[in-house]
Amino acid sequence: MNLKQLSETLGLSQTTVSRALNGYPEVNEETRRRVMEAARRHDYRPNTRAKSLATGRAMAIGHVIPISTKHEIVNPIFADFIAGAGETYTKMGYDMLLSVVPDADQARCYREMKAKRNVDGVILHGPHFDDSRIPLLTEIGLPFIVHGRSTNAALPYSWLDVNSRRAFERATGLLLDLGHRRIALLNGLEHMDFALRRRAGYSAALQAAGLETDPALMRSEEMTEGYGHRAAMEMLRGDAPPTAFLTSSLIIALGVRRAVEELGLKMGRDVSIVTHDDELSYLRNGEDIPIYTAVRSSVREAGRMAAEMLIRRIADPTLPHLDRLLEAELTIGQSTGPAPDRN
Amino acid sequence: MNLKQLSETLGLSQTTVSRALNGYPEVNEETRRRVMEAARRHDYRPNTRAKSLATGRAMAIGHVIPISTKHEIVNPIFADFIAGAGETYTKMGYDMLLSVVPDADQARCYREMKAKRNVDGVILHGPHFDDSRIPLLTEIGLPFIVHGRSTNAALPYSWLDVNSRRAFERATGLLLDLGHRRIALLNGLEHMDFALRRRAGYSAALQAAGLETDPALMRSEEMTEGYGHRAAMEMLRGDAPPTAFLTSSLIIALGVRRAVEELGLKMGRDVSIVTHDDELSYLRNGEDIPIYTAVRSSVREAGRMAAEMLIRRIADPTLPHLDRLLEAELTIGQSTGPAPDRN
DNA sequence: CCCGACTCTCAAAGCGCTTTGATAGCGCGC
DNA sequence: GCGCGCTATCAAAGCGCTTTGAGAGTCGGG
Repeated sequence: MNLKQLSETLGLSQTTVSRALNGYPEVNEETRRRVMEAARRHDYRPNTRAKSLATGRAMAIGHVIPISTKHEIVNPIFADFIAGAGETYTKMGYDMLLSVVPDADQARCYREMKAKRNVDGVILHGPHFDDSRIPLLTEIGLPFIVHGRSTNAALPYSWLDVNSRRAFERATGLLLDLGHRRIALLNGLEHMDFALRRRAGYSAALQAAGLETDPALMRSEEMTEGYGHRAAMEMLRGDAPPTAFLTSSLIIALGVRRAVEELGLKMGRDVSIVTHDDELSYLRNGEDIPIYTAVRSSVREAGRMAAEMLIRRIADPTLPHLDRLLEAELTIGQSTGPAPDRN
Repeated sequence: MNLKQLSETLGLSQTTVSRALNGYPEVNEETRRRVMEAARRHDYRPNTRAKSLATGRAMAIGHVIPISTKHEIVNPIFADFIAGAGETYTKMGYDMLLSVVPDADQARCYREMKAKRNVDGVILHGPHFDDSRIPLLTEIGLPFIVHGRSTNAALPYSWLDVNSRRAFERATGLLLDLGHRRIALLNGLEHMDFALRRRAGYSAALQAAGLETDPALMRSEEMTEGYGHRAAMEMLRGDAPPTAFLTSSLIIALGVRRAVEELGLKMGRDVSIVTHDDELSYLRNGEDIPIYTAVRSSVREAGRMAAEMLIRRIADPTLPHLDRLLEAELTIGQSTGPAPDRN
């Protein structure tokens, strides 16, 4: 059933039917009622392609998922972020377009999206310290919003981010208050902007306490369970082992815990762990009481909000840039305790 | 730059330019070269919307991600499956459209996709034993391929699945060979078809060994770490604890392991674990040597293959139904060992 | 009674592409 | 020299929608 057929059924012109359905005022209420009713009865939906060709709006948002050829990892937070964003899109009548592209082809992919006109805007994931995608998107004029920030960006842009620096400063502070002095940082890859901010927060807290950062206690890698395990093993077996770990993801913390237990130590007594927790739906930090002490922030919720901000920007591109800084919540779990006396 | 402008630049008609670009034979090779060259120079891409309006093909595949309002969980294998499928789509020039919808709205969502004509086909995720989406999609005439199977389906359909039954039969057999007699099954939700098949494999192996299944050793829940931990705790503390666990996902196995260690037991010695492993990129089963003994099957690869099958079906809908059964690979890790003597 | 204002509806153009059916130009054989 | 079969190109219709600009009808005020 298309518009033409529907209007013929009703004995009206396509114009009137279209107007009636799209809520234009110049249609008799009685007529509108009839049209709506008929549309419902025939389960009529306008052809998206035709509609967006006519209006010039694609009614779709793009997400580019880069596949790094090096480590072949799909960022596990995507699933939840996208679920959150998807909820907003569905509510607002937008579609979500996903492109999985090799890292190197990203620029081409964005240009193509613009030229093919199949999205009205994009969400930029995982920004780096100095992210070339920001000037690129600005240049080609595709509305976008960054999930995260890019410290070194020359141009203004819209973003939504968690206050990573503050979160890690507080987390480190908590461990210091518990008497820990040797605190290890198992960070994500430090070309990622969020990782740099986390490290900055960690360093700031140590410095405020009059402590030096120790390179032997700082790592930066792809966030996997194996990384957490390996790093913790090495550090705990070293001469001056840490008494606490600060990890950039729950998955890393899982690995640290495994190492701790393999060494016959007890988490929360011999070794404390604080982790960043993105509240992924399938990887909960305990069910009622949190297992790990964590700085938490819901990625799903971030997805919802980022999508809303983007749609607002698309609706009115002349709007000044939007930004939103979320604070992470610190929850105490069973993985932290006072520093053991080792003299 | 659109087709009209491009053809004006070249002093040719839109027809000729279109034909040249789309590889039709009735164009002079010299002309085609000129056209191609100009298109490249001006970075011309046909407007997707216009193109698909004209051709009737959307050049996009839909994926519906149901959000169960009960448990709010996003299936963690989506990320990897979609990454795999996305690779194929990108290669074949298709877009991927994702819809996140509440469980109850799925039917409406599929009908809408059909009516709005913005996808050429869909991939059906997580089929149930008797899945109503199969007759629905068949009825509305939207090409689809199921990732998994639906045992009770009345109609023929195309699918790609792992031989779950065989995998779990072999896994159970391995544990039996190691001397285990009390083997627990921590399955996924058993309205899911794959979970039923896994249970069938488990039961068959026990039966073949002359053993009875024990309801006290069988659980079926949403696959989380907490579930694995809780179930293992309860069972191991019971009167007749199992000496081995068979789990439906690596995440569950993580929880079982945590329980094992909390009870002061050692995995692989006191308690054996075999798990199904979907080879998720961010949740690796060990890095060089596998930690868990597992039946493995790459979800990413399944995504790639399912996408290919779907595109083939879309290209020729008269084709007979396609199906593909993948065998899981059994890899021995450190989580299994001979049954302890408990007399 | 006429005119302007207002309401409701319509025909048609346009969005950017593909595809059909037509045409111009050319060499070849009879 | 004419017609035939090719090749290379074109104009125009059509995909299903929105939107512009115009027209038909109604009503009330002067």
